[in-house]
Amino acid sequence: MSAASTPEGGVSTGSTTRRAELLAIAARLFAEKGFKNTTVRDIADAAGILSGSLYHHFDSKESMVDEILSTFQEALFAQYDEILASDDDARTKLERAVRVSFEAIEQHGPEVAIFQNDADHLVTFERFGYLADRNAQSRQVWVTLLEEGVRTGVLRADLDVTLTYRFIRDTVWVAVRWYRPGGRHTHTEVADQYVRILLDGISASSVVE
Amino acid sequence: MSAASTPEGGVSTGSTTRRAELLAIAARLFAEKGFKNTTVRDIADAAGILSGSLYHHFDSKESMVDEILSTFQEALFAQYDEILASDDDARTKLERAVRVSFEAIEQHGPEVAIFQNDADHLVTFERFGYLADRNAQSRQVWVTLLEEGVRTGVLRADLDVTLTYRFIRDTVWVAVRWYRPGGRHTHTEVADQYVRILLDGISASSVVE
DNA sequence: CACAGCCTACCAAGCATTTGCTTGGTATGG
DNA sequence: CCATACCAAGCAAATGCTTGGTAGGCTGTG
Repeated sequence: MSAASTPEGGVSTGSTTRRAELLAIAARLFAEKGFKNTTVRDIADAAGILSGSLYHHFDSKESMVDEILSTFQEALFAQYDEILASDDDARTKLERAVRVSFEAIEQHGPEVAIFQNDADHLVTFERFGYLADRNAQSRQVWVTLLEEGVRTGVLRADLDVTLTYRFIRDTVWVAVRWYRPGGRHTHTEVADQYVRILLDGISASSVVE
Repeated sequence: MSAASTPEGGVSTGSTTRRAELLAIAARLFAEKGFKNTTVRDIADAAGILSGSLYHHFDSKESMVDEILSTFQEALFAQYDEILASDDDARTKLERAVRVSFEAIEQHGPEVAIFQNDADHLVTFERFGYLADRNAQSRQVWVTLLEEGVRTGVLRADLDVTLTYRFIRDTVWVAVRWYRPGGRHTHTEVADQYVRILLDGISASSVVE
C-alpha cells in the first residue's frame, strides 16, 4: 500500500533539499521534546506544511528518526575506528576520542540528544537494533583504549576500566544537554578541560604514590 | 506485563497505604518509560485496577509525579544543606556530597530518573517551578563547595568551577541509567571510585605544576 | 514553439486508535 | 451506614496515518 503511492524514483533522488530540510526540522524537535512527545503535526507546523504532507516524503515518523540516527552513527563510528587504528599512544587516543565526541555534540547536537534520550525506547523495536550494536561497539572502543592505557603504564594499574568507561561516556555525551555552540566555551575548550580533569584530577596536589 | 498474574503490590501489605503503593508503581513506570510516555492505563494495569479508579486517589497524572518528585527533593536537599553547614574541609565535603548523591540513586532510583529525564519538560508547567529552583539550589551547593576548595588551596587554582560542576553533576546523576542495586558494585564503591578519579585523575603519573 | 504529459510538493478532509479524565454505581469491612 | 476502594462505560481531544485531489515547473515531441 505504501510503495504504490510513493514514487519509487523519489527515494534516493528527488529533491534532496526539501527532504533534508524536513529531517533537520524533525531532528531539532525530536531533540527538544523527545521522539514520542513530538507529533507529526509539530514537525509539519515547523516546516509550514500540513501533517499529511509529510507522508509524501517519509513512510512514518519512525523512518524519519531512523534516517536521522543511522546517518549520524555511521559518520561517528568512522571517526572512532580511525582513532583506534592510529599509531598514537593511549593517552593521545583518549584525548582524540574525547575531542571527537564533543565535536559531534557541536556539529550534530540534535542527533546526539535523540540518541541519548530515546535510544532506550527505540531499541525495543527491531528496526532500531543497530543502535544496540553501535552502543556495544562504542563501549568496546573506550574499553580498548583504557585497557591499552593501563597496559602501557600510562593509566593507573588499579583502574576499574568498566566503571571508568561509564563515567567518561556519561560525562561526555550528557554534555549535549547544556553545551550550546557559540556559548561561553568552544567544544575544543570543553574537551580539553575535561581531559585535563579526567587524567590529572581536580586536586591541587595530586601525588599519586 | 501480565497484569493477570500478580499485580504489583496487589496483595495489600497492610501497613503501607494503597496511595503509597500506587505512587511507587507510578514512579517505577515513569522512570522506565518517561512521564508522558506512561499512560494512566499502564499504571492501573500494573496495579491491577482500572484506569478510572486511579482518580479516586489522585487528581491527575501530573499530581502523581508532583507528589513523587517534591517528596524526594525535600529529603535530598536536607542532606545537602547538612553537608554545606558542616565543619568538614572542602575535600571531605565534596566526597560526602558525591556519596549522598549515589546513595540517592540507590535508594530512590525512580525519583532520580524521573527528575533526570522529565524535569526539562515538566518545568515548563507552572506547577513544577520548584524543580527549577531546586536545580539552581543544587548548582549553588556544588559551586560553593568547589570554590571553597579552590580558596583553601585544596583544589587547583586554575579550575573552571562552572564547567567542573557540570561534569560532576552529569556523571553522578546520569549513573542512574546504569546503576542497579545488588549489582557488581555497591553505591559506596561507585562513589569512592568516582571521587578518586575526580580528585586524582586516571593518569598513572600526575605531573601537576 | 505549443502543448500534452509527468513529477514534485503540497492541501483538504477524515478515520481509527489512544489518552487523560468523568460520572454514576457497587462491594466490603468496621 | 458510611467510608474506602474499585468497576463500567464512555467522552472529547490528540495522534499517526490515509486517500483523493491540485498547482506549478520541467520535458520531450510533433
